[in-house]
Amino acid sequence: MADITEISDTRSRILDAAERLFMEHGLEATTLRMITAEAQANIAAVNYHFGSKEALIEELFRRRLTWLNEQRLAELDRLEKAAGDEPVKPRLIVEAFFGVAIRMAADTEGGGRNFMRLLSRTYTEPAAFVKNFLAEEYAEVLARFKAAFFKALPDVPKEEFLWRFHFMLGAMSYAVSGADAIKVVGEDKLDLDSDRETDALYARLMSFLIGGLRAPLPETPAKQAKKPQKKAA
Amino acid sequence: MADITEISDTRSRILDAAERLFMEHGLEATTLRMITAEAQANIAAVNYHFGSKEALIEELFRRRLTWLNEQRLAELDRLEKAAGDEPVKPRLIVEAFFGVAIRMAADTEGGGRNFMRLLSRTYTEPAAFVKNFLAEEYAEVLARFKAAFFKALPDVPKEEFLWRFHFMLGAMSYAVSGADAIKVVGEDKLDLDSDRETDALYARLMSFLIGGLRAPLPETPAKQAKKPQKKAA
DNA sequence: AAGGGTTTCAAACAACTGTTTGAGACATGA
DNA sequence: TCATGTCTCAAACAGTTGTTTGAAACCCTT
Repeated sequence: MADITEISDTRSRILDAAERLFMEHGLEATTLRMITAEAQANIAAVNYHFGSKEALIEELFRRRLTWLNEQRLAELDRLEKAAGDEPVKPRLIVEAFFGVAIRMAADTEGGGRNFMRLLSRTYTEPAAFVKNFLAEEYAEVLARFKAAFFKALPDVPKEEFLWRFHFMLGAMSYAVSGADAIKVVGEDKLDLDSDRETDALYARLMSFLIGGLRAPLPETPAKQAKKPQKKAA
Repeated sequence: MADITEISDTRSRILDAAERLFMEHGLEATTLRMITAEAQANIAAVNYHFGSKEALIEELFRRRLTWLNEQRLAELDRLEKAAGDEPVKPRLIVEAFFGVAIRMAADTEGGGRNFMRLLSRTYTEPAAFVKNFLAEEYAEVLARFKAAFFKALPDVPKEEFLWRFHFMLGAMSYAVSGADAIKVVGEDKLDLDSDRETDALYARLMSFLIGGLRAPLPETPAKQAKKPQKKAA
């Protein structure tokens, strides 16, 4: 009768509604009553289908995150196979990791955009169970990409690269939070929804990330004891 | 008797406790009872001294943010005076804006570090009153720095720069959230508390930011891929 | 038609939220 | 000493939170 994908209509309506509301109000500020109201379901449905609010959150992240990271790994596989024994070019690794995310953030109808913005904010979420869940969910893909980067950038100290990777994640996080947050910087709301703007954002972020990744290494700061002062007045 | 600065002991104890707890658990998840318990004050003290939880939050951000932005403006004044009619070099503007923040984040004893990490997370906070408050609080300093950047980077389209500024904020945000978040990327917890590590972080972030800011402009994506129209670099 | 497993529902649960109250403690100046 | 304004306190407030309950409705196979 029903599609196999459509296990439970209520279940996915709850997930969709929760995704939208979590991104709009945050995890804590979104109540189960708000979610079930928007999903046109009973309050008890959440605990029936998922067990608890925490479990709902984890399931919500899982269904998108596994797909996202599978895409990333597949892309990396492709690149490594094509490169043979040679290291993959850093730019291509960056595009594999961040490009998939940006492309997902471009999907406005399917909710991918909502999710990416939610995920970006959640990265710095203080709740312990979220932290642990994300760390576990990311473990494999991060290990693979780190290894690829190490191989591609033998001249960059590993610790230095880890920080730069961290910075890149921050830049991407703000990139996908996009139009809402940028009004703090620019007065005009930018239209992220159109395809053209998405392509522009992709190009902009990539330029910025590669520029940062390939920037000259800082002077080794272990030597100097005092804070770096202005060089010229 | 008491210092003039020490208007009310309870008042500042509450602010300090709130700052620490907000950063540890987030704005929503931190309750007034948690705050007053840590501050060894009565629950009613918050509403007596501040009026409401929202007012407490605003006051908490105000007391540090005004100082932070005053420092930034003073630094920019100094740079512009020294440069005369010439535009200030981009690197110096970046250091003025982000350097102050990183230095504040290095202050572990005075709570500056806690605050900067809290501020970084709050940037993408969905709560409307926080958004409006931050936008207002940042308006002047952002206008001044944007103008300085525009003058210093006449060849970079304004919209392009605004995005790069946005990306830079994201990188800094993740930089100061630091050791807790980086464990997602690197397995080793980095020691951000020592002076040496702070200097290293400063140098690392600056290299990355300048690298991203001065990266080659992306090929103009406004036109479709049909015509790879060359930009006037 | 009957049965059994799955899903929905209104209602209630205890615990917790920010806020208010009114009485009391405290300090200061006349 | 008394009066006055500032501050603290235990207690209660009304409202909301996530979760549970037990009965009803539904669906599908027998």
